[in-house]
Amino acid sequence: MLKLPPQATQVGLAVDVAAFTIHEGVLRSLLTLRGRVPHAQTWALPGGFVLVGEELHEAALRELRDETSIELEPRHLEQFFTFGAIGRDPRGRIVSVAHLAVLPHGTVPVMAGASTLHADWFPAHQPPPLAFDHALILGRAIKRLQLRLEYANLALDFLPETFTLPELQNVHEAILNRSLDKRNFRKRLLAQGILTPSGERRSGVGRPAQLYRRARSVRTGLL
Amino acid sequence: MLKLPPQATQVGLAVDVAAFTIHEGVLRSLLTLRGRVPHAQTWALPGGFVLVGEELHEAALRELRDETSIELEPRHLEQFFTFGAIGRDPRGRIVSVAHLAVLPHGTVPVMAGASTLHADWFPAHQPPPLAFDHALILGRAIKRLQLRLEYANLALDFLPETFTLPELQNVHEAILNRSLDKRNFRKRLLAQGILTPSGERRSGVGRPAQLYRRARSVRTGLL
DNA sequence: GAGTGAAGGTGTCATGCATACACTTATCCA
DNA sequence: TGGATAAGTGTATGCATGACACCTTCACTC
Repeated sequence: MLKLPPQATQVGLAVDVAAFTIHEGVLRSLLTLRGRVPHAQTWALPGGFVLVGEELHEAALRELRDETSIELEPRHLEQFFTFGAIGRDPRGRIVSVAHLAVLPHGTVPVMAGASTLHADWFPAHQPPPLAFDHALILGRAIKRLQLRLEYANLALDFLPETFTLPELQNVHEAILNRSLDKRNFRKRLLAQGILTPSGERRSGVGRPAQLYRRARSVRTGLL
Repeated sequence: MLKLPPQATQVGLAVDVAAFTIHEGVLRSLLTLRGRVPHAQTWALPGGFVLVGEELHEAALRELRDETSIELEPRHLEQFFTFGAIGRDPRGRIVSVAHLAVLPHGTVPVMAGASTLHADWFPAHQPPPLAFDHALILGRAIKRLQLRLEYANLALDFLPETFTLPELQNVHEAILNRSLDKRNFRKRLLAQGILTPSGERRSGVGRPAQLYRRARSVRTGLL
């Protein structure tokens, strides 16, 4: 057991995960419908208590797995803020270390876990009412995501291995929640030298698009 | 008491403060010499346990006050990362919410508090050996400080109400740990429109310098 | 096989911002 | 009055950004 000064706070330590993906062109956030009090029947970010002997990021990955059956690679996870206000949880002093997660393409299907009734994706910019202070957490997560977009190659993490430039632009637009100029976007991204044409093209409706993949040297993930 | 799932971790909740000032042209970090085990006789960041019913930022301000007799305004404090690795504290699972603090001009004198033997300023880029994982915390704090410099008017918080442009440049150089071009610096800062000449000048050795103050509308502090 | 619909792809100009770079001016003091 | 010291000043260049409109390629259908 811990030997601490008598007036020191013993707190419950939790993690929450704001996990994002892009689906049908809109930024979506992963939410679970709580099955237990407090806030039963309310949507919330995946999360829960850190177990004894468990690192913070491990707890975040485990909760994501248990509550939504999503297996995330550690490099797509980043701690971004700790919420510890006194009244934030009716059960007592619970501090939550909030994490940002980026879900690469293909991780969309989710299932509910033991303690949750459902898990599903919601438009991140217009979420339903959320439990605890999770609306605040989600808002901050989106801001952080937008910041990261600027100086990381974050958008690539949302896409499969090969992708077209319009698809990449859609990712940026979904995260920033505004539209971008096609020509300027292409100019900027191609100038960064992080994309290499794969030579292939993708056909659909309209003119086929050139496929790209990330260049050799491009670091990926949130860290 | 907390009613939590049985396997949930009860942890000690602490705060640490990486507090910076500029003195003699170098960025300095505030350290305390620990009087108690663990790590007695070792320098460490000011910090300690959060008390029952105390908010995180209040705890940070209190520890700073108790250990170094420095009274800091809340807006000069910003939470920046939470350190919770399992082995970081030999007493058990202790999670520390680290804060960044900017000490405005004139706050330099410090005294030791009850649980500390000394408190003093050390060059932030070359600190002495530190207790716990505080070297890691300090390093991350400096990086955050440098990031903030870019898009906040953070440097003004290190200076008194009126100051000269060379003084402001010194603050930037101390934080970035490199020298800057005088003409470009002046151009950039004056173009931002955040400075207004006070009309006065300051004499010393060499040509007297124009004194400036922050413009009316300039938001200050870390938030 | 010609026409239409749908999406991909392309170039230029203006503006602002960062960078590199060297000499003059004001004051103090011996 | 001359020397030491620090403040102050301007220009040219390259680069990134933002605004803006038309052409190309393919699939499908008639």
